[in-house]
Amino acid sequence: MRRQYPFHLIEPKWQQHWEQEQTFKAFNPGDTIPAEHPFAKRHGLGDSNVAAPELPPKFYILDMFPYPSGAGLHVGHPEGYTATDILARYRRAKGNNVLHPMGWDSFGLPAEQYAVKTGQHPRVTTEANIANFTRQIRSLGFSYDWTRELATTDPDYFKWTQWIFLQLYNSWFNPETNKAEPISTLAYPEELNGARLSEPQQATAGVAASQLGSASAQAAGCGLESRAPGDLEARRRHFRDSKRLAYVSEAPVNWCPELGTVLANEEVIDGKSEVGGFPVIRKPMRQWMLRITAFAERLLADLDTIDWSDSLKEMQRNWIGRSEGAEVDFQVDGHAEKIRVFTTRPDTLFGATYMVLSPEHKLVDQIVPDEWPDRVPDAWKRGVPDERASSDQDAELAVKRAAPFGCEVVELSRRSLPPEILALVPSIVARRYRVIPIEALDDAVIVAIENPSDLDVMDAVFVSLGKPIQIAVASRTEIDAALQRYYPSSPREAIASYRAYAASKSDLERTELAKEKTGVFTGAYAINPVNGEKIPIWIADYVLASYGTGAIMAVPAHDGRDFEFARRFNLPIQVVLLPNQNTWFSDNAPVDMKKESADPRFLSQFETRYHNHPEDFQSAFTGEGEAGFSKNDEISLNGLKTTEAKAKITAWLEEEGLGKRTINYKLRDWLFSRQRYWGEPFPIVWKKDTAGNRYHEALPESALPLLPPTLEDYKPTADGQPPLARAKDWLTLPDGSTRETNTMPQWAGSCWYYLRYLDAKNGATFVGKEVESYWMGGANPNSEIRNPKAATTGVDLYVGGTEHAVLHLLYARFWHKVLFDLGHVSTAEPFFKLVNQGLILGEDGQKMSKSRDNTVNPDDILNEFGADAFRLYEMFMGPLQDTKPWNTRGVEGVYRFLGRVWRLFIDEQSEKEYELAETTGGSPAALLGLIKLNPAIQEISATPAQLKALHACIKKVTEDLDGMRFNTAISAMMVFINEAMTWETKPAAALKTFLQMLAPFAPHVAEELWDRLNSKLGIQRSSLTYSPWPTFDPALLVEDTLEIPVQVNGKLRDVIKVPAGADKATLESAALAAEKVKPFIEGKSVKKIIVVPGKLVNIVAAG
RNA sequence: GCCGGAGUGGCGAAAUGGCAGACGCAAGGGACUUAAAAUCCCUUGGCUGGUAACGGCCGUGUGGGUUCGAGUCCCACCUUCGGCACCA
Repeated sequence: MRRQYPFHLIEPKWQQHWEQEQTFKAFNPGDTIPAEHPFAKRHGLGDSNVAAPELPPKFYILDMFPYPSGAGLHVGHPEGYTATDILARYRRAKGNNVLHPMGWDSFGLPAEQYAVKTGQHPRVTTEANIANFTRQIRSLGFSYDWTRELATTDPDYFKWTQWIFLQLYNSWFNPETNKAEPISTLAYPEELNGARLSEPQQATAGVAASQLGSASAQAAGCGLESRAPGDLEARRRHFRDSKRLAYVSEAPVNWCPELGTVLANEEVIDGKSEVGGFPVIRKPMRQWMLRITAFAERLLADLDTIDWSDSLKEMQRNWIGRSEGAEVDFQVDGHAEKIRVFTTRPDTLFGATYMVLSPEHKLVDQIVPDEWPDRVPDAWKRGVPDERASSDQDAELAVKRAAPFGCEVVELSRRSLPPEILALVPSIVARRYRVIPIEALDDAVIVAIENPSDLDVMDAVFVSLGKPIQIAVASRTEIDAALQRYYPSSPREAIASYRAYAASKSDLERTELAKEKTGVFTGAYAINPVNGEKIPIWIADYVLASYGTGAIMAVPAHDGRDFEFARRFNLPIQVVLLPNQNTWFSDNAPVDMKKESADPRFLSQFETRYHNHPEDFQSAFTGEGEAGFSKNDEISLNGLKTTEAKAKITAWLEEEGLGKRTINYKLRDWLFSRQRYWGEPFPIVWKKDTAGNRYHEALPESALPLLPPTLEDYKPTADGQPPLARAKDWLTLPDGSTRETNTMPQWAGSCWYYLRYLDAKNGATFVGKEVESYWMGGANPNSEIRNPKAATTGVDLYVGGTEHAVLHLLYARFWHKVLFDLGHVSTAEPFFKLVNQGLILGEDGQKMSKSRDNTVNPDDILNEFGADAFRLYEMFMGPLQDTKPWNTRGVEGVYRFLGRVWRLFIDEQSEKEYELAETTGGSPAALLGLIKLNPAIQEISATPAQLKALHACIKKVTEDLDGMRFNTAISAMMVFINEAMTWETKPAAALKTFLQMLAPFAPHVAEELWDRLNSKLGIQRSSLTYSPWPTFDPALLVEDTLEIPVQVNGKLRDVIKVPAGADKATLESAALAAEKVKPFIEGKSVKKIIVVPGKLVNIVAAG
């Protein structure tokens, strides 16, 4: 495309100018502002220290800083950056002191992987990438204050990341104050105060704590699980360490073998690593954790005080996953132990017909009997599914083939065979029927198909490979022998094999196989505390060790998962809740529902008797309704609605000491260590106490920053230690202690960078107090935007992608709250307003990717159309938050618009001369000098029509900027330019005002034309950046006559011209008299006339 | 499965419950030009009547509803994108 205007000369010119003038430098309280700086001129400041109250209202506008990848900028980056830049420039014009910084989230895996391959230090790679990103971002003309640039990999920066880690390490969460406090305020329990030194330490939470799985144990405050330390000091240390916000835990973690590191829950998507998509398995390892769970309630509640999109808040809420319910203790039959379960539906307690523990649950081994109890169905003994593969078509074929032989076709609970047997049985049979192996022959196998309705009658099927199915009858002895081989002979055996099965599965496999529930009976029974019923205790991997208490009461009638499990193993189903308001149950219900419900067929009986909607009972009813069959001698829930029933039963449980109201969160503590090189080393050393137990200690602040050692080889060590363990000299300190070899995850640096920008060069502290309080607005009287609920702002506007909705934003909020509690920052929340920019797709509407070959390189766009057109297009595509496809033709459109703006201001003849001169060369300044202003621009006053066009534009652009509707602001400017092109004479003042509005969007061309206009007008060069934003005069927008649409029965029929301010009667008669209205009301009676003055008339006619 | 968001011309999109499609792209026609590019002007939701001027009907995912009036509000459904996913 032909060049529309000399952006290639203009853009570098103004970028240099801004650089030299330091136009966008933001001034802190206490800074000396040079008198010649345009900010000082605008606000009458300068040459002396300016205190916070004298500065204009602050506006902190922040981009999510990028990871400087080797691929360079993609077109998605400038979308958010342009939006924030436009608003930053707009705010400067409005008179704010604007902070608009940029930096680099530069720790990360790619540089390390490159180092592993090539031996090149990650810092070298990182710096090269930063240089490239800097070049690209600078060429877009963003108004960043580059004096505040930072990189998370700078020792001057990560010194303070390590320092904040020490704050976490040296703090605990006080549940009384609901705040983080210095660890020194943590009181030792009595037994550690020297009173009874000889007694062993007690578990903190009695029965419940002792039975918890390890993940829950962390939540309960039991950190490092090592041998009970002997002496008082060691025991005190152990106690303290178990309470710190940063603690060590030996817990099953997400281990990614391909990446050679562990990952946080948040970094695991569908059982695969978020980076690279590699499989992730569960593996117990010693890891650093951050106690984010202690802040769950505040992280949730404070969402109400910030201005984020509902969807984003919802994502955070879901991630935190608060649920209210109750913990209930179930006595194990014949044992001293109780098992505590968590449920959100205590109202269905009477419907609990069995209990499930997670396979890892600590009590399993204590309660399991040596022998199977009497009359345990075989199906309960073997819950491990065997591999098989088939299709429904095959199953149908099997049914057809079986039919001629008189084989009764019954769909049974699905059950499979050991692989070696299965190999001999056509999968079609195995898939469709419950098949029990009896005997394997050379080329065939004898199996039994079990009829669930009568276990004593079995048909045996002889399956001849590749031949039709034939029926044979096996003897009872043969069948019994086969069953003995197939089913575990003791509960311990069954549990061991099930645990082996569950542990061998990665999370991914577990999800994939989740179609059918698995589990095994432990042989033990529990007593349902409300009705004394003996219910079987199972283990199954659909119960997670890490949530709640790791154990559930199963209410199959009213929980989908329990229902599925109950059907699978033929467990009893007790209905205690109905979905409507009718009273279906009375206390004297005529049938023994429970007994009958053990048979699935009962449900149909139930339906005909009690309910007309069988569909509700083909699955569990999990909604709210009315309780029934829920009564004992002391309490009855019958007839109560769910909410009431919950309250009543919970109160009763608490009274009886059987349970208590509880709140649970899905949120887990943050796994904070990585086995990598390119991250912040932990400022931690390990020592040994007198008993030989290892313990950790923090390095003093004076030891920061702790730099990573230089390595030759960046791979993990042969024995699986992190790369840092290779640096033997670094590893061991003179006193014999050794350094922590894990590093922090990439999220660490991005948790607080917005604070460092405020005071990026401060060597004494992570951010100066006065500076922090001015910019974050906690105590800033000049803060313009106030948060009505929290009365603080923090960052006024934060823009970035949704990919950080739960990770970065949750972590950063967590750190901020800790810093707030410890008095280091002045707001409870870091980011007052947050906007997610939408994804930019390829031209084909697919997500951009190299493999699709639909990527757009920003450098190409810049070269062909210039930065201003690029910026303008990114904003013109559609609403910032929307996902939208890229279209290079669209860039041409806005580029043409800028060309029209240029030609409006420029003398075409002189531009031809310039074009000619350019072919022979010359300095940019000389070439630009050849271009003259359009002679049609004159110092004349604008006509009313011109003023109206201008002020309509001011109104629209201003309102749209306040609402971040950049696309429609741009279209308003296009409308103005289209009209201004037709003006014969062009009033200079009006065009100047237009340039002011254009400047935030297309700053280079606006500055160039502004400069030319000023010299034409004989005005001294003035800063466009700090020139005041125009205001519109509503009086100029008022029309003399209005065109009012006239509808008949809601359909547009005519448009009438009336004087502005015409009253209802005038409008009414004018409408009735309108030419095109007449035929539509002729012969009809006018029932009603709706008149909206200044808007519309609607005549309602009938007949 | 659960929770959010979104469905409007050939495309990106506009529209405090009040003239649907602003603005831009693409397309078609014209002017300028030796020609092309660029630029400027005109047309452009669908169907349809009229030689024409100028009209009519339909139209915002589907089906209902509220209203004088619905793209906008309510109910049900469909499609799609994003998030979560055995969290008891």
